[in-house]
Amino acid sequence: MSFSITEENYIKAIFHLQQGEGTVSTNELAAELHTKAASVTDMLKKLKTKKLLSYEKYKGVRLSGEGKKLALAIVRKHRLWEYFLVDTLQFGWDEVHEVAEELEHISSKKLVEKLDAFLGYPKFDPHGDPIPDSHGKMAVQQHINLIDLPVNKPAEVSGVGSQSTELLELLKHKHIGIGTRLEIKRKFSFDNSIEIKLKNQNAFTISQQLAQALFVKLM
Amino acid sequence: MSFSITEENYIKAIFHLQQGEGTVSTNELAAELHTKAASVTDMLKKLKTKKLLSYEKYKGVRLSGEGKKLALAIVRKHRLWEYFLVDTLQFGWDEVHEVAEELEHISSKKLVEKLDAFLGYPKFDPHGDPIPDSHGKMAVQQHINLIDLPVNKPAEVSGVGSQSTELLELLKHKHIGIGTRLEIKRKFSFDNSIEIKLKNQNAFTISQQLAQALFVKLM
DNA sequence: AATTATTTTTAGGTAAATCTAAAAATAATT
DNA sequence: AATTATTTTTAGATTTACCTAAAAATAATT
Ligand SMILES: [Mn+2]
Ligand SMILES: [Mn+2]
Ligand SMILES: [Mn+2]
Ligand SMILES: [Mn+2]
Repeated sequence: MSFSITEENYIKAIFHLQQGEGTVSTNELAAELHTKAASVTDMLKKLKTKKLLSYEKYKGVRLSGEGKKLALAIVRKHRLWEYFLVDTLQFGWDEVHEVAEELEHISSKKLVEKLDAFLGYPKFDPHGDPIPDSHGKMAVQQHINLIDLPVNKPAEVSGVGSQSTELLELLKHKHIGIGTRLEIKRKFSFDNSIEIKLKNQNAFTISQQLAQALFVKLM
Repeated sequence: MSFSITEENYIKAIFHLQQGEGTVSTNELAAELHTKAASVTDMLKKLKTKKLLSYEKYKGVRLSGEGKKLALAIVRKHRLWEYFLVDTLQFGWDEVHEVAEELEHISSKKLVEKLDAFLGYPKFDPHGDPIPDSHGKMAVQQHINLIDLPVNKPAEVSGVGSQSTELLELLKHKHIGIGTRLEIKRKFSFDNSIEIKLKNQNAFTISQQLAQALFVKLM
């Protein structure tokens, strides 16, 4: 069975929204996909008949086994292409997401496997997100939110919480990327801003919003 | 302005059919695109309002300057991706066309330019067809049809006349590819078959149909 | 030149994916 | 518990890209 680009985008969005137990609501999906709730309802009915998800009206939606499998295949392609764009073609890590949104829908199975082999079976994409292998398995990241990092504990940036151009542009300006070493010097409870110090640099303050968008692992 | 995948496929098909002077007919296009004449008429009206072509009813169609520019951009992407698949990912030259049919619609301009640079600005794709550069210029091939090659003139295969799996499978079996050196030993007028001899191999006979699907350049 | 065959266009309709507006169900407040 | 607010679904349209069948234009034969 094959699926349209639109259907694939719905499956991927549900996959990203259904963290853990809960069910995904129609409105959440509408927001994520920049569409209207009525359109989402239509598509959920259709994807249900294709057995990609379980859905009862007014009760929200969850992916089926088949749905998860498809979602992982799309995420795998997205992240492999991002890795290719940064590693092979020298794109900046902040300019690959949109391109990968298109490339993730290229259907050739053989292409994905050959690309993976060419890249050397990378485990993480340029934003620190794990790349599912050909069986859908991916490394579990034990990284924590920067906001929860204790003061004076050396850590390394390992992921970002969003792919927005705005965030990535800010990180570029502050010279923060995946792999950047830093530690927290102070936390200010007034606005939850924190003072961080990058390795071999002066300390500076970043906002709560920025700290929450960064993930780090202890060293 | 941006165009749908369907629109791009129409523009590319017209480009390939309008060799030289003539105008392209509705039926030719319908055959090429595996669709019906009525659908073609609908689309031609639409593409005319977008100024990609000139079209008067019952008179056939030709691309405008804008249309040619778009067609060359698509052909460029198609052939660069084919080169990438064969050269970088080790695909066989007979298995890349379908994949490139999808990849040619990826929109990022930057991606094309970076890919071109990564590949070393190749001039010809794996089937011997010239790759347009970023300005739409491409090398003129002075290759001739194998059927027109004089007897006992050493030549080198430089192109194929079709991308069909059937043809490429036959060529693979006969160990003929781009760059293969050969010469014609005899021509049989009964069925227009020709006897060819590959470098360092015994001679064998090939059909008129196969000879017409091969292009060679003299050495 | 008239007839016949072929090509091309028009007319009308379908399916996918979207939308707005109204109705129905569920959740939150008083 | 009743009212109000929010979420979600249905109803009905729209757009794109198709299709079939019939009409119109052009080309080929007699
Ligand atoms: Mn991404
Ligand atoms: Mn990513
Ligand atoms: Mn091709
Ligand atoms: Mn080619």
